[in-house]
Formats: sequence, structure tokens, C-alpha cells
Amino acid sequence: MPQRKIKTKKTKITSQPKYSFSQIEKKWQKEWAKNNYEIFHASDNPKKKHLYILDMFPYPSGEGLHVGHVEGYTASDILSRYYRMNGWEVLHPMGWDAFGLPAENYALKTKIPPQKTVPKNINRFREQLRSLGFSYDWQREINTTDPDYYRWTQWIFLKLYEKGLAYEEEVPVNWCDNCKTVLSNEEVQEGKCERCQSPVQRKHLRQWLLKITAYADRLLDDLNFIDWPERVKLMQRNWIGRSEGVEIEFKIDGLNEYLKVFTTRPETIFGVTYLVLAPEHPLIKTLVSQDRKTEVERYINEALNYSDFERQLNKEKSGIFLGIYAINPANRQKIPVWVSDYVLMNYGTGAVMAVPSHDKRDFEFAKKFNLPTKPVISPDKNLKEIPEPYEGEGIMINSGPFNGLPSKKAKEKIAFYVGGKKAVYYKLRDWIFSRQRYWGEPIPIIKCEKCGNVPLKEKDLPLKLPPLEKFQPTGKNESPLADIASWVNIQCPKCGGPAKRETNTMPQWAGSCWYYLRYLDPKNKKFLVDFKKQKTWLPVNLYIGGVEHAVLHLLYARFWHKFLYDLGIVSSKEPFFKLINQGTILGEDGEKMSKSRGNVVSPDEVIKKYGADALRMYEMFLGPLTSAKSWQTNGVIGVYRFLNRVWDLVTGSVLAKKEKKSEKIKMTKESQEKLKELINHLEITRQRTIKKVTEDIEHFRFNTAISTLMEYLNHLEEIPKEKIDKKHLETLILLLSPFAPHLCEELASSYLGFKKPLLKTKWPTYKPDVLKENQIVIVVQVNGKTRATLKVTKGLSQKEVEKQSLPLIKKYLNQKIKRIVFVPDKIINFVF
RNA sequence: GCCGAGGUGGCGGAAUUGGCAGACGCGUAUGACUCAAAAUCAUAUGACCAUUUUGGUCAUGAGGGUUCAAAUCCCUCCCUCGGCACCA
Repeated sequence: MPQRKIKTKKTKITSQPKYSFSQIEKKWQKEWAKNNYEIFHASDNPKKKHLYILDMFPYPSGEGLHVGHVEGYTASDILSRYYRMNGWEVLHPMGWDAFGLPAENYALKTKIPPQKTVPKNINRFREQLRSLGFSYDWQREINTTDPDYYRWTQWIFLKLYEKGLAYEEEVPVNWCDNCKTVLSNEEVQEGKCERCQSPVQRKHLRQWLLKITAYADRLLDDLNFIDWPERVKLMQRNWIGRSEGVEIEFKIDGLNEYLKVFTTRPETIFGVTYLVLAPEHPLIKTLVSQDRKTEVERYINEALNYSDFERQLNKEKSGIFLGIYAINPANRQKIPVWVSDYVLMNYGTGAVMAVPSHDKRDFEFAKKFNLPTKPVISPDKNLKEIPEPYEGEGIMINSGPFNGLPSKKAKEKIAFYVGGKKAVYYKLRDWIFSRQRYWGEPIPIIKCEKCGNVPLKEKDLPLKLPPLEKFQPTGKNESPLADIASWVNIQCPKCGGPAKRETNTMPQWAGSCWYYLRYLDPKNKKFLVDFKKQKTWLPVNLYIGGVEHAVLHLLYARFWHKFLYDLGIVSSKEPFFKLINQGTILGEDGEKMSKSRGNVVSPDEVIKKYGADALRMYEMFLGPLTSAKSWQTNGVIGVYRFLNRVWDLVTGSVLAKKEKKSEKIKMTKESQEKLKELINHLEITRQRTIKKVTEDIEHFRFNTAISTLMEYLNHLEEIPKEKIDKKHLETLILLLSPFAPHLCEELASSYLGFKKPLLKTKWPTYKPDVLKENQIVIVVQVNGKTRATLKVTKGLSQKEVEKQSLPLIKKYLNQKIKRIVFVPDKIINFVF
């Protein structure tokens, strides 16, 4: 890409003008917008070094941009600008995640169809992002609700279907009666709908599911190779919830039936005193004894009435005896079989061998129903009393031939002894993928009475979402699309008979599962992404966004990426190599910003009052990027003052030199000396500033980068303006430009005579040896307390330092010195 | 309950191979400019004690330990935030 010379009109400088941010910011935003933001375009040229810096694209809600968006987007913009100045080709795109409930609910509220409100919201978001000077490659803008985009979302679904990874099944689902749709497990938080907080109900419905469980191991293992915050990895690990154990069969006494249990602690089997089944267990009906049938049925009906959440809330154990016994394969003991809702059908085998002595839950249950307990692991050989329940490791007791073995060693032996088979279970469930709502991608499937599910042909994509007058959810377990007879009724492409379209739509997460790919090749009509292009850019080098997507978007996207990897469409195993979560910005009251609390800060207002550069700077200065912090409107003033002082310094200095004006200040000899020293020292300060700011940016420490720049400015301000060497002004502007691009661009082009835009100007460098100063300060301590400091030349010997420091601390030395600790060039400590 | 992150002035925060705690900024006070206010600039600003000055003591959630030296390392405990929550 050819470098463009700056052609903006230069401001005529006659007297020192005031910093008028709104004019300057508008001017540069207009300049950057030339040729569809050409200056921010990223080239695919394979000869360049490529870097992909990605933001989590926003949901264009009716409320507009939030200060939380600005935080992450500013951070990624600083990095994008910094790396461009260091010669990298940086891909920094933006788009819109516009399908889903919020847009639809907003449409319902305003009675305007989402087709009209969404573009309006997008326009507002786009304007807001541009008013912040973010350096996005706008020619790559994407929108998940654009048929040219979602044809490929549908295409991926068809591939999943083709490979057997998308299937329809009647399953127990989470139903939100307020949103009138099913939810995935990931969308349920503490038993409530992630979107509207209403309690989730249990329903049994036929739904589309994606077999994410087929990827459980890879999703888990590959976490080890990516540079993500530990807590996000941990959340995904916990969510996948892999546990290794064994399956063991227990024979039912007097019947030719077996109960299979899953356990991770087979070594405790001699301590099993009863078995428990989940209320949904299919064998209950066959096993229950005649005399207990009605009672058991009553209990099960009661238990099944509760949702999972209610079952978990009620921690008080409940249950009922089935009236039958099983044989413990370890010691042939007869043990009773119970039913209880503390055992879950959708994990393991739905049956548990209970070891009350070594499991807290079993212990509570046994206590409540007076069932026996039997310890089999002792924490210590000599211990007589074993605390119950004891869940740790120890020495086997009461375990026949295994007595005396360490429990860790006994594990495998006992598992083998009772005929256990190794098994692995996961907490992760398949992803319930259909929604009974209007505003989503239609699922490209046709339902034929004869042929069953018939996938659409690729050439028939995109299957467009038809416009609809009444897009209210029906609550009838189907999408409002079901009401459009002309759309629903169709000929079966296979047999030509009457058929209907699938009316459920995809969840809002579908579009965001692969959007980072489409940025690489947004206008490709033939395929979702060109193979060469994805090879150039993937995986994403840096992904910045909120932690709230840890087990939603980030898990789903990894799943789809791995699927596309298996299809040979992408060549990296993981989509996002490095992830950073920006901390939440709380309101001034320290609470989460929300309309109901009335503590929401609008970026627009801050920009109007202080400018975009000030807002960017402020959000970065507030604190470390990754930690939560509360907004302080007063704090914006600090960075605003700083920007004004930068303006005054640069314009003032340039003018002073031009007019050969010198500030006439009466100076004493002493202050003249001081000034001379200051100026002499300034080059070291400059080099240090470059080093610190560079390192801070690379380590995402934007708050301290800014304070370093403030310190540098403080130093420069101590010197008469006409005496400041131009290189200091240039360094200041270059280092500051990723943070406050508008101001810096204006000063560089109109005052400092830069010929090229700052993005095409090289980032300043420092010489490590200049940093090595000859004069250093040694701390003089007595008994570990600092009593004086000593300015000496570097590398001075202990003897010489002692000699020079002793007179300074004479009055503290009223006892004999026992010891002297000396750390060269750092500290000397006299101890008595 | 389990797991993770954290606790430093009036406030946001800085300082991590252990080496001058409080950088930078906000706020506050006083002064300059002004008829006045705002803005701006200058100086001061952890707490306490003492003072004409030099100064002294205490301080990084609490208590203990290691060390010449601890915000930083170790032990015990308290609190805040986030995640998971009968997953056998």
C-alpha cells in the first residue's frame, strides 16, 4: 500500500492557539475516513509480518455504546497503532453481532420490526466508534444478520448435520417462559435465564442439538496450548468437567438384574452400605418391590415436579427405600437399594454406590435414614477414631485382602478385583441449538412426512428469514415463523411430497462462532473464507473482551473452529491464541452500571465535554486493564489537563523558537546550575521514557505508560520552552499517539513538520547504554532504617561507601557496629 | 461448601529476583491572576508527636514468623469480589 502524504490544510500559526479538541478530532476523523479508511486497511501481502488484533464485536443494542466497550476497544486500538508503527501489518476489524433476543425484545417493545431497528442501532454504534478514532479496517465490516453472512452460518450447520454432529431429539430442556424459548445449559445461570433473570422451567421437547460432547477431550486438552487467563481456562475445564473412574455392576438379590454405577473412588467399595438411583432411573419400575410400589411412585412424581434448580436449592436429603437389595461384589454383602433426588440421571449411570464414611452427601443421607456407615480408609495407621465423612487418602482398613495398602495403590487393584471397567464422564452436555424465536438464522432443514429431515441444498442458501408482521413469540414451543404458511409449506426436495420447513431458529451465539474468519475474506461469494487468507492471519494473536463469555461464546467458537479444522477449512487448532479480559467498569457508586441504578456513564457526553482523546486516555489511566474499577467523573479532568499541557508545551515551544522569544526570568546562579543539570539529564529521561512506555504497552500496562508520559511532561515543563530540543517534543508525541491519536496527529503535522501520518512513522527507539548512568544513589541505613542517601559514582567499593556514609549517620551510632551489609550500588546497612 | 482473584493515604492507583512505601492523577488547603467566580498557574498534602529549626514514632486487612532489611517470602485468621455448586 502506497504511503500517503498528509494533505490537510496546515493551521497558520501566528499566536499560540487554544487546544480545541472537538475541531481537531473532527478534522482527523475526516482525514482518516478518506478512501474508505484506507490508512487502516490491512494487507494480505505474505511478505509482511502479520498480526490479528480482535475485539469482541458488540451487540448493537438500542442503548448505544457503553464505557465498558470503550475500555476494551481503546486497549486494542492502542496496540494496533503501536504495532503498525513498529512495522507490522495489523488486522483490526469490527462488525455487528445483531441476531438474538435483545434486538427482538427491543423490536417488540417499540413495535418496529428488527429489520428496521437493527440497521439504525448499527449506524449509531458505527458513528460512536468512529468518533473515538478507533483504527478499524472498515472495508471488512460484517453483520451477522446479513444474508450474505448467515448463508455461511447455515452452511456450517449443514456440514454439522452431514457429519452427524447436528441431530434432533426429545430431551429435557431449560425453558424460559418470559423469553418463550428453550435455552442451552450455558445460558442458564443459577437456575435463571441469562438474559431476563426469570426462573428456568423443565420441559421435554424435541430439539436440535449440536454434539459438542464429541469434542470434549480436545476442548479440554487444547486449553494447555493457548495463552488465556487461568480463570477462564479453569471455568472451561470445570464446565467440561471430565472425570475418570470405573463402572461397576451390582447384582440385584434374587433377580437376574444388574445395576451399573459409576465411581471415581472404587477403592472405597468395601465401605458401600447402600445403592441410590436417580428418580428418573429406567430400572426402578422393574425393580421396585410390590409392597412399596405406590409409595415409591409418589416420591418419584414429587421429585420430578421440581426443576433441577429447585432440586439443588433443597439441600435437605430426601429419598425412599425400593424394598430390594443388591450384592456388593467386593464382599457379597446384601445392601439396600434406595431412590433419591440427590442422584442425577444425566450424569454417570444415574446410579451411585453410597459410601457414607467417605462421602459427605452419602453421609448426610445415611444419617437422615439411619443407614449404617463403614470406614475403609484411615488417614493414619494409629488413628482409632476416623472423622466422618473422611474424603482424603490414607491406609485401607475393613477391606479384606487389601487391608494395610495405601488407598492410592489400592484404587486400581480393587477396581480390577470387582470387575470394574474404566469409564470417563463429562459434565458437558450437547448444545441445545434451536430457539422458538423469530430473530435468528432459520435452520436450513425441511421436514417431510415420508423422508424425515431433509437438509437444504447448498445452492439454495441463504435461506432468508422472511419479513413478518407479528414476530411475537407464541409460547407454543415453536417459532412465530410457523404462522407463515406460504413460507413453511414446501415440496420435499427428495420425494416431491408435501413438507414443512423447520421453523425454529438458531441461537444468538451461532453467528459469533465464526465471525473472526469472515473478516479475513468478507466479500468472498464462493466460500466462507479463502484458505490462504486464513493461513496468513490465524490464529487471532490477541482477543480482547469481557469475561462474561467464558463458557458461552468462547466455548462455542472453539467447538466450531475445531470442526472447521477437521473439515480442512482452517489450519489452526485454536481460533484465539491470546485472550485478555478487560475488567468491568463500575459506576461511581462501585456498583455495576445499570439503568435502574441510574449510574450509567455515556461515552457521548464525555466526548462532548472533554473529547475522545481524553476519554480514551482516562479509561486507560483508571487502573490496570484487567481489574474491575469504578468510574470517577472527576478523574477525566486529570487527563484532560494533561492533554492541554501537552498542547501548550508543543505549540508554545515551536512558537517561542520561531519568534526567538525567550522567557525572561531572573535566575539566581543556583537555579541556573539546576537548570543546566536538568537539561543535561534530559536525554537520559527521554530514553528511559521510551523504554518504559514501550514495555508497558507490550505488557498491557497502559495506566503506568500514561503516568510515565505525565512524568516526562513534568520534566519538560521545568525548562524554558525555547530551550527544549525538538526531539523531546517528537518523542512525546510519538509515544502518546496510540493513546491520543487526534491531538498527536495535529501537533505532528501542523507544528512539528511531520510529513507522514503517525501510523506510518517509526516508533522511537532507545539505546540501552545511554540508560547506564554514572551517578547513582545509595541508601544508607542504620539497623534497617533509612537515615541518609548518598550520591556516588557507580561501582564504588564498600570501603569507600562506608567512609563517605559514616559522617552522615554519626549521631545514630551510639553503639558498636556489629555488622555491615553492603549491596553494591544499592544499599549499605550498619547493624548494631 | 469448593475453586480463583484481591485487600496499600480522603479517593483511583504505583512499587514484586526482598533494598528509600505512597510514583502518576483526583480531591483538599494556601497563595498568584481576577471587581468576583470559573479556568489556569505555584506551593503543601499518609497518620500521630514534638518543634524556632534539625527531628521522632507508627503505618501496606489482623496476628505471628524468617531476615541486616518484608506491601513483597512462610504460617494462622478475617473481609471483599468472581466462578462453580448434590457431577458420585
